[in-house]
Amino acid sequence: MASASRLAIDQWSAPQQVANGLRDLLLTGEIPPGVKLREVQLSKEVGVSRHTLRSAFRILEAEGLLQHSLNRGVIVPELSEDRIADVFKARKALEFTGVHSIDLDEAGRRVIDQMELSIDRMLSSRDDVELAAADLEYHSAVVAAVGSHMIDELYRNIQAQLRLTRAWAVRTRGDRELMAKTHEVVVRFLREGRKAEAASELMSINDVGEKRLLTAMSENRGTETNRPVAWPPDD
Amino acid sequence: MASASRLAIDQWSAPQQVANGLRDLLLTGEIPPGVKLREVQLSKEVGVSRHTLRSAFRILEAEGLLQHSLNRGVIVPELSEDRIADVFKARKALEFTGVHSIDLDEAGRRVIDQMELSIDRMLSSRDDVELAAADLEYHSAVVAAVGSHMIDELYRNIQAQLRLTRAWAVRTRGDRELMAKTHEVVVRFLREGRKAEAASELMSINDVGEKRLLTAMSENRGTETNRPVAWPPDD
DNA sequence: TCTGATGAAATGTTGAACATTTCATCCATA
DNA sequence: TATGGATGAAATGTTCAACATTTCATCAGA
Repeated sequence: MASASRLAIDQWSAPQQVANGLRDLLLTGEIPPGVKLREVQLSKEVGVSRHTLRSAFRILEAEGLLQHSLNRGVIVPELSEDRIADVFKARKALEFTGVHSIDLDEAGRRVIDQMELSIDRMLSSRDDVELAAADLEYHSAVVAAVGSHMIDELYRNIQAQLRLTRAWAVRTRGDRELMAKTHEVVVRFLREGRKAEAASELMSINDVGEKRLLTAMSENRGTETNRPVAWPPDD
Repeated sequence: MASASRLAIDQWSAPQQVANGLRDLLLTGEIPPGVKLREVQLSKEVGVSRHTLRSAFRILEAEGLLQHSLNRGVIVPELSEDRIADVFKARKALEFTGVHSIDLDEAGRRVIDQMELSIDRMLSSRDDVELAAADLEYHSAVVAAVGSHMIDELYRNIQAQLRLTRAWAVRTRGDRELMAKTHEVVVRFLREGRKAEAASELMSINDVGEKRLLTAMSENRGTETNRPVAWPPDD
């Protein structure tokens, strides 16, 4: 966006680049949960050495996007219900504290305006992907109100981990309007400075999301192979 | 504590072990901020290959205990005021949400009891190290009330990063009683279910801590060399 | 059916080599 | 004196090849 930021040259190491590429495949579901990533095979595929690939694994592991066991390699984690509960607790915790740090000063109003803008995007979204993006934008704005990079980073990781779930994409299918409406309620409360009510509303949005995700997952349960599968496939 | 947990054998990879060792040196201040860690020299010292050491670096980097620049190696980060502000914002955010998730049910009472117990430890502490440990225990208990591993982990990293500061140890010198008193106020509010007041009190404890840390740092400012120093020293 | 031996395959770790980058030093120039 | 490149040593980034150790599937035998 800003053309002057061309000065900020940041180079990417090979492991970083590989991690970026893999992250993409993971978040789009191209490499689904349960898959085992083999070093020799994959490193040949990607065109880097085994070390570089292992380095990339470490990066994604730190983000919670890969699961590593000693001598057993890495797999794409299949989120258990316990883990999902944990993730949502963390998500709610961050959003809770985010909402409560939105005051009615200038900074706070900027946050609220951004939330409103995200709601508009929800309504004008043309597919589930856009809808999910607007949703993410909204919730991220809330958390960003805390004003801490560390918090922002954790929240990004949380969101990324949720996207690993195959059911995540389907979660919000077909209720653009309802979604916008519930999210709008939070904004209205915030504009009146009623943080507690805003928070409570936001928490219930989360609870609904969690329940939907869990049911969506249990519906897909039959489709999934439970044993780790090799990647890349043999063709 | 539980003797049955001997079954849970977890093995440590070489990089993990090295990271553990280095973490210790970092948190005790034996390797102070500003120091540059050289791969060849240090790997020989530790007795592992360069690869393994680099792997260990990555682990500590993810914890915020080392700072890595491409082609420039790793250094022990010297926390800037901005960074300290960020860390404290994160810390406050987590403690805020922690306090608000302490209900007056059984789980909540357990948390409060733990906090009280930590206060006792503050009072009976014989040196600054014990005092700091009790303080950490208290605040950790608050955050643990959220019930999320991810949150707990972030909080651990936050605390670790603060300990990197040389001034951190000196921060609380000589006011055991005052410290216990202010922390006790939070507990009393919590026992009455007055979360908002408890939170506000806890936030101000944090603000005081931050201010003290900043002043302690600026007092030490003259002592420090600003340029990165090699590690290990030449002897 | 269960158990344990067996061996292939995968991961963990090392060492050496080479490419690239950084950094301090020195020198020429204004 | 200060500035601005060249220069080269040292450090990091990456690869390759090898070997140790562990896992895992298979299978023979009780």
